[in-house]
Amino acid sequence: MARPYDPSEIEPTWADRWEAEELYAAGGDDDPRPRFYALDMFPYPSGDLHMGHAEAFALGDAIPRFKTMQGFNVFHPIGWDSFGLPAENAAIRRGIHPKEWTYANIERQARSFKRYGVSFDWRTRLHTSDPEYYRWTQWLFLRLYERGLAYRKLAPANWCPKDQTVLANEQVVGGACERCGTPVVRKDLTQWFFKITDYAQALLDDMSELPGWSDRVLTMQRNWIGRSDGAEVDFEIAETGQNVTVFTTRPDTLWGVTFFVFAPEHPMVEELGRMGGSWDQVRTMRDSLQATPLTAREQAESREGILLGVHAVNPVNGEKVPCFVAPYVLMEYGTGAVMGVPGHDQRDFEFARANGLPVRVVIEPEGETRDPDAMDRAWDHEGVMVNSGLFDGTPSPAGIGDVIRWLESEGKGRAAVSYRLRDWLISRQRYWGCPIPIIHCPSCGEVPVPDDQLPVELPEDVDVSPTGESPLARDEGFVNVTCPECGGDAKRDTDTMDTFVDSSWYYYRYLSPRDDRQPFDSEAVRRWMPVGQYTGGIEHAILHLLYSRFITKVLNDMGMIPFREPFPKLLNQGQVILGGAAMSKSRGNIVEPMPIVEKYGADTVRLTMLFANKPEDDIDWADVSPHGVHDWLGRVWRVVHEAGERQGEDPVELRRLTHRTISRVTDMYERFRFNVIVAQLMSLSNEIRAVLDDGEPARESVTALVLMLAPLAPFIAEELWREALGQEGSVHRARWPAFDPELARQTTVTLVVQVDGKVRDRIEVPTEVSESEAERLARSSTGALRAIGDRRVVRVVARPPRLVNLVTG
RNA sequence: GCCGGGGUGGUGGAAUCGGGAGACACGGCGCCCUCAAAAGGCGCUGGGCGAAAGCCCGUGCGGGUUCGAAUCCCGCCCCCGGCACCA
Repeated sequence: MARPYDPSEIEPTWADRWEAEELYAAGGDDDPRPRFYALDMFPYPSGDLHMGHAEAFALGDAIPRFKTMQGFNVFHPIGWDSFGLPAENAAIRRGIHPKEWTYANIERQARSFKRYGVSFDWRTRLHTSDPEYYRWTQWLFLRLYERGLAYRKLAPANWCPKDQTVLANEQVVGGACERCGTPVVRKDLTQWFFKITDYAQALLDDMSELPGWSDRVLTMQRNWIGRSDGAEVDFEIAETGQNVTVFTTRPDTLWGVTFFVFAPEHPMVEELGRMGGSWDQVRTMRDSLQATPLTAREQAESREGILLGVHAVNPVNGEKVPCFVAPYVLMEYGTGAVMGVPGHDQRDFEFARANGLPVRVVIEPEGETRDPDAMDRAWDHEGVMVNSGLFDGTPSPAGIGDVIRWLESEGKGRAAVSYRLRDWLISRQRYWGCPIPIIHCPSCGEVPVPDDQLPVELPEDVDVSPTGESPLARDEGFVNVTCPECGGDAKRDTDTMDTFVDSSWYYYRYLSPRDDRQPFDSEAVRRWMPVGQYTGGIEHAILHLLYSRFITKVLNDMGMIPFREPFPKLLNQGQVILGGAAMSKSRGNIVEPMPIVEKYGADTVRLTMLFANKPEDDIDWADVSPHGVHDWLGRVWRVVHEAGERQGEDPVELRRLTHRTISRVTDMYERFRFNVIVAQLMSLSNEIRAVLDDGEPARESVTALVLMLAPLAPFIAEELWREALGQEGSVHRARWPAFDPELARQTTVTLVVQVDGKVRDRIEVPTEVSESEAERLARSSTGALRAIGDRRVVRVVARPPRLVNLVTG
């Protein structure tokens, strides 16, 4: 009788042995196996591992383990995204240094990962907060700077009053700071930006190279980039003859323009307001908007406007319409000025009604007539152009292109594209981040730090309490330098970079993390990349993935890498929630994985996650229980031990089932259907139990069972492989089981007999039963005879060997 | 409003192609083992009718195509994610 299944005994033992043996180290350059780069989104060290990690790394570990068994030379690295605000805030709260807090958490997570048994190649471990890493983040910044892709400008910024820092648009969620939930306000600062907008179209176009991405993530990125097709149209200010351009997606409605609106920040409004006598009012509006948070303004639905006192000339018909200044027009999108078409745009309609402006109908539904005075909202659907000169009668969708071509021929406008995507604001006025390698010299201006002076090291002895300027600005020794160009007194830039810069290139560095001559080894990148499979949370669907795609395109343009997409295949696992809600400290509903690992074992926690549902779906911890899979592992433990002691060949029916299971499970691994794999293995183990109870051997089957289980439950598989089955070497280096197609093939199947489409009988038939034989068997089955009664069969649909449908008259 | 995904038992979920709906589990009920409990094992478990054989209904709702629809088409309803004064 074997000892009972005790994960707390076997798991730590194997974890130590695997580490000592470097079992999961990738093969070297001379390894003949095909290479596979399995990448998990690297963790942020904000404490110990949480439930999300337990799920992510159960999935993210199953893939490289399966690939290794399939004969690939797998590289599965680990590192930490270790700069950033949470570390700094936690450090301030506890009165310790961010570095101390961060690295203590890293060590804690590293220990937990080892206890969880994740198959990392620890040799290439990296931390983005190590100088040997961020030196090359600075190098990357300088390359972008040289290419004009990193620049500084005064910009209205989202400012978190609590964290005392600027936030990217992406970090403002519902008007509040993504990190701490404080409402964001507006502040004008000189900020560093990366010019991701230069790549807006490439980021859209290259989505065709992402076959392994879900529609969900592709849609999120597409929405974020927000391409709109339309036209630029040139209007003229009647009083001055100045040109002013608008962007519109509806050039077919140009004949419906009854007013014209500038954004309050538009550069022309001061001059035009002074001329029209409205400047005092406009300035007041500007000032009040300056004090309003950006997000609050975006959510306002005011239709107030100030009459500027000048007129715009509609280029299609020469009409003069009044110009307004109104906050509903945004300077940041399009050209900062719009044509007002109240008949066909709901916002313009509301503005016209609020300001007593006429509504003109220029698109009508086919065969209908619209009375502008009777309209209670704009008609923004398709229709036929009316009151539009020579375009009358044109269907509006065709009219868009027709009008653009006409505008181009008349020199009054042109086709144009507008994107929602803005440049990436990377400046942070905080301490715990990568210093920006720029020196500001009174005589030379912005001077990049020469490559041979990198890294610009983050000083350690700094007061990190937030005041609104970077803590680095208070460190005289850091700030004061000599200018690398003229040798005069100069000052360092004191901002640090958004941590998304750090994480936009770490997967290149993994291949040569200690290289002190270059950011990454292009040869190694060529050999191993693009990444074979990227795994991580849906919360990174936009930011991290978009930035990584952008940086990859820049590196490609620099000739450093041969591809334009870093992650052709992406798996986004769902969240682990509790009782229908996200786990959070404020709700006090956090379940910690490591105590459950201690109680039931890592294998049980992994299987609980994998068996719950498909990887992309959220797991509600309230719906699942580790008990079930834990008990099953106990049954697996016993059947393998029992079968390991018996001699002889497995009964043929069990062999058939085993080979069929191998065939199915292999396919399911390729498709990440881990929940179905577990179900299949449960069925197989149930059948093995029955065979053993009949006193028959099952060694071949339990061997296959252990191999197929190994990527999902690595500890028990290893123990059973070596101890119960007496195999040489690790199960994790063993070859994936092959199946005999002849055995895997079903020899008999259940023929479903239908009468008029309803199941009336089931018969076991040989797989290769002929159509006529199937029909004969079906017709003579008792169930069919009873159902047919005295009716006549007028038609037979035979799909041997699975189904025969007898259709009666 | 626009874009994307989804809706299957008490619960989590199965069901490559248009061909057995509910695999595998959780939970529940009953039984075996046991002094007892735990652990383990066995059986039943979508709804309705029926003693049973079996019959009827059933994959959000309503239509349609088909010998046959969870799956395809049309029209709705609801849920989730993204974008949104974006012109």
